[in-house]
Amino acid sequence: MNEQRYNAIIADDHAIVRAGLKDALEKPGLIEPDGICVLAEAGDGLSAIAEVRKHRPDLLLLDVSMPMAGGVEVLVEARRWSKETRVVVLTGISAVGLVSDLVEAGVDGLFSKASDNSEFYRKLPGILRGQRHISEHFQKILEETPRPPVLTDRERQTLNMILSGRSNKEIAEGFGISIKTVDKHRTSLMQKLKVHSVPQLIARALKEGLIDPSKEL
Amino acid sequence: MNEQRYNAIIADDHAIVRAGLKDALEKPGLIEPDGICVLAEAGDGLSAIAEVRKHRPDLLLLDVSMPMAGGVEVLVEARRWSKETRVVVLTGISAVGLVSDLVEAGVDGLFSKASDNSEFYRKLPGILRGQRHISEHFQKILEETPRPPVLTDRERQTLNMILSGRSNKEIAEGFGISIKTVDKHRTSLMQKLKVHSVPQLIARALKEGLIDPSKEL
DNA sequence: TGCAGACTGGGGGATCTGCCCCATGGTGCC
DNA sequence: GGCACCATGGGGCAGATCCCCCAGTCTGCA
Repeated sequence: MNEQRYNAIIADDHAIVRAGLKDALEKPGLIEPDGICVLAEAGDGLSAIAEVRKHRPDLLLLDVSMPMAGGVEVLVEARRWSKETRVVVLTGISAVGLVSDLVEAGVDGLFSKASDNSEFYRKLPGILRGQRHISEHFQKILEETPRPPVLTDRERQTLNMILSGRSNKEIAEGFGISIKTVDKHRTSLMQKLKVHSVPQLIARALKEGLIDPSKEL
Repeated sequence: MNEQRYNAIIADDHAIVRAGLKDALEKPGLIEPDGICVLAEAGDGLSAIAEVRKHRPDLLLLDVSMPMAGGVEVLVEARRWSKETRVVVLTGISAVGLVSDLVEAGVDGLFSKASDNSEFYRKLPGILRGQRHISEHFQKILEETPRPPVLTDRERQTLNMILSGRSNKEIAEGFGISIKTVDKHRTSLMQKLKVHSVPQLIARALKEGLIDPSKEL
């Protein structure tokens, strides 16, 4: 079983988090008897993908909110280039949409940044050997929270335009379609999300994590 | 100079960040020759204040986005109970409003979570001995970014209502004033923020950090 | 082959917004 | 006292919204 040390890549936009994770992974006896070798670190989604392509590591430790590319995108891209890499996501966000997206995309491990680290330390060895573990915190969310409505492509695009402050007319010009069509998409959105105005739509979208709030900040 | 080891309290809502910071502070030679003694950790603003009252540490290492109470509130409360405690804030948010609030509240150190840790490690000893250091990244923001306009009380209240999805009519009913007055406040807000619609207003407010996005999530 | 669903587009109308006009009080400041 | 500023409230109006109605095309699926 111990024919070699496992190796890993850490991706998080905060240097302090990377340092903490690196320490924990490398420390002999904490997770693995000999520690886990950290091959590289990445501060944004694109370089995370690049590092995975280069090193094809046993493990990719991933944050969801990163510049350039976020959780799910990085996950599927990493899988494309390195099928054997186990992908474990650490996140501070508990929005249902994000969590279910990650689980459906086939993430191997999902842990909350807020909760205690011990669960993460305990489960990681099993994940490296092929098991899968979704933190109880997220399992509860997936069970309890009603699945948010499925948005079509155009609806999602429209929603993002609305969230960045565009009016119907501007969106119509941007997409090269009629105002009435944009109006239709917006109306469908509001029906699905059970709101009755743009301000409510925005408030709801932010709370549900239907869009990526990181890129705004 | 080395009559005793410095001690500190760490406040951050993410256990991994706390672990990383604890490691760095305690490691002899990295920041202090003998390391810094971590007296306690806190996962939210209220317990952070409680721990400061109990231990009156030399240093409070603080995150801005925490449950129960955020950066500036914790800072001023900590000062009230322990005037000698040096308060150093680590943040991932670069919104001008937040940064200038912290600086004006008299924070002793301000560093970005995203940037390299070495600056933090290098400057902390000086801060413990009475110096003050605002990361260049934030200094640049303070200089370059025009100070966001000063909002009146009613304007700020109105803004928060708008951001939580209320219409003019709902806000008027909530405040017990006329729709026209709400309209007036909203119009003033939009003039000050140089936008021309509620969606733009929300997008701008989120980007500028004029309001607290943490309580939404 | 049909059929559901997404995307497209238009008509119409009640309502709300965005922004101009106006006026009345209160407060703080020189 | 005058002046600036805030908060209050009203009239009015062009334009945008919210939400009905309608219909065509195209794609994927049973």
